[in-house]
Amino acid sequence: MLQIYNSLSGKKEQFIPIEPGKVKMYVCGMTVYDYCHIGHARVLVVFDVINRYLRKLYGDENVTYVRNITDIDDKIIARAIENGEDIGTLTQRFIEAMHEDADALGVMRPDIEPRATEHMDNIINMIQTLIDKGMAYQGDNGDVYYQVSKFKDYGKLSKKNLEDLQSGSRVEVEQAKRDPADFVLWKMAKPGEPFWESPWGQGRPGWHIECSAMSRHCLGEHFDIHGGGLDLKFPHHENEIAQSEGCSGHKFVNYWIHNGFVRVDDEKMSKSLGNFFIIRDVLKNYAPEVIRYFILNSHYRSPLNYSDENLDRAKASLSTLYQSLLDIEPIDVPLDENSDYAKRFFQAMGDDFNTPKAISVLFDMSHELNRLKNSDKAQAQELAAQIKHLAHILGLLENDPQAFLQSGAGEGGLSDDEINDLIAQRAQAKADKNWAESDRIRDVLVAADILLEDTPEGTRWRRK
RNA sequence: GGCUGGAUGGCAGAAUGGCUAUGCAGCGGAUUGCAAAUCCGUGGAUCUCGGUUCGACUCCGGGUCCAGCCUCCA
Repeated sequence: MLQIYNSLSGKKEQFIPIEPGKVKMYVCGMTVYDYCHIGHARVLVVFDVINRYLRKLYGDENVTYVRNITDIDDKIIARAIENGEDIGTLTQRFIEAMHEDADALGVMRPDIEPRATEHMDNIINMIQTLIDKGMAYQGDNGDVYYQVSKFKDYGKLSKKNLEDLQSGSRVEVEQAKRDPADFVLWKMAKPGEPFWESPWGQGRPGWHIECSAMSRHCLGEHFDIHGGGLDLKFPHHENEIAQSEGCSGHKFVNYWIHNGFVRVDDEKMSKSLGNFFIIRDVLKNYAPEVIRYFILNSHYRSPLNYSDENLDRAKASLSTLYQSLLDIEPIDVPLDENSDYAKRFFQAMGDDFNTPKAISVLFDMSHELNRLKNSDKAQAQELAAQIKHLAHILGLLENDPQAFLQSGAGEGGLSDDEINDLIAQRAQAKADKNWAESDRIRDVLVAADILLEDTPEGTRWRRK
């Protein structure tokens, strides 16, 4: 049982795949001209969890997850010129960087990762079909436009209508367009710009048609789920619908999923506002799973406020979970899907991917594990295994507990050796019952954000 | 101006027509040389005004405030 909030209807709907037992999902990926920021991290992680959960329900081999790469675009061209760099070199560099960031965050690779430049034939064919059907035209400037008025359902996703769009238009209208709402499918190359040959002249595709062509090629004319950030709903996804349905004459996508924004000080994090944080910079101070936890601890459709305080809180919460897994070796058993915990977890996930609620189940398990550790070791090991199985669906608790708790050595901080050295000195002071000295050493460590725990087996430490 | 979504305890963040969210922080107790971790217990919230109802935070209507889209954006 899976309910998904469908942006198209504005309601939660039961998920029913087109082909029973198989799921096809397409998510709009990055335009590769710069490093990914936390807003991108949210899309990556949110749809990674959706992908993981779908695979859990339907089986790995029955889910096809496509996430595209936009590797030709005005911004890419501008950046390449700015850098005095070849476009292919630029995009390749940032594709690699994106993969590094995604891998670091524990994001599973999509099954297919199409690149716009590798689908020029499909793009051109699709544009030609639209022209043949009278839904697109070539303007006086040579550019090819989609004629929005020819698609009666235009606006059905974003709940806009053409009159509103026209009256609210904020940009100067391109003369070659018949209607201000028309959008470009094929753009003529200016001198010096990269181009592909086409029936309309040398040029490059518009952004929207790329996704229509790539999704059709990878998943067919009609598939189950299409996702992306909320900012793509209009015009990008609206235009995709117009193109794909205009071309095929039938429905394009059954379920549209949009994740909410990451905000900074109650404002959307974005390139244009300049208030963005790059994933790789944040990773210098926080473990990857802390970022994942931070993202998954709120519902994917809610706004998410980025701040150090919130990341610190995420780290403290995640540490609590890891703390319970310390000193307990999970046994090798499969997930028990009939346990109350698993049922609650799946119920939460099945209700429009309610990850915060699913995480709360993990905490309930963690508390029971702490109790069990002192009473029933065997049961504790079993429960630890179950926690890890469920957390794995969220991509959490994948590290060794001690390694996680001791991670985060920042620049200028104490090294592990220095810490162990101080702990040894303190152990001697403790043995001598020199409490003043042992407390002094502990204060030194605390000042360096190193927390100590004395256990019957000796002193343990972790980084705050 | 048009459209969309939101407003929950100190903070973060779920759920729900009557029944403990959860986490971080706080408080009391157990434990500890003292701490930490852990366990047991505990205080604290539903923007505002009306309406429907035996009962609403939850449903309906008005208001206020916030965010987003209408241009590139995850």
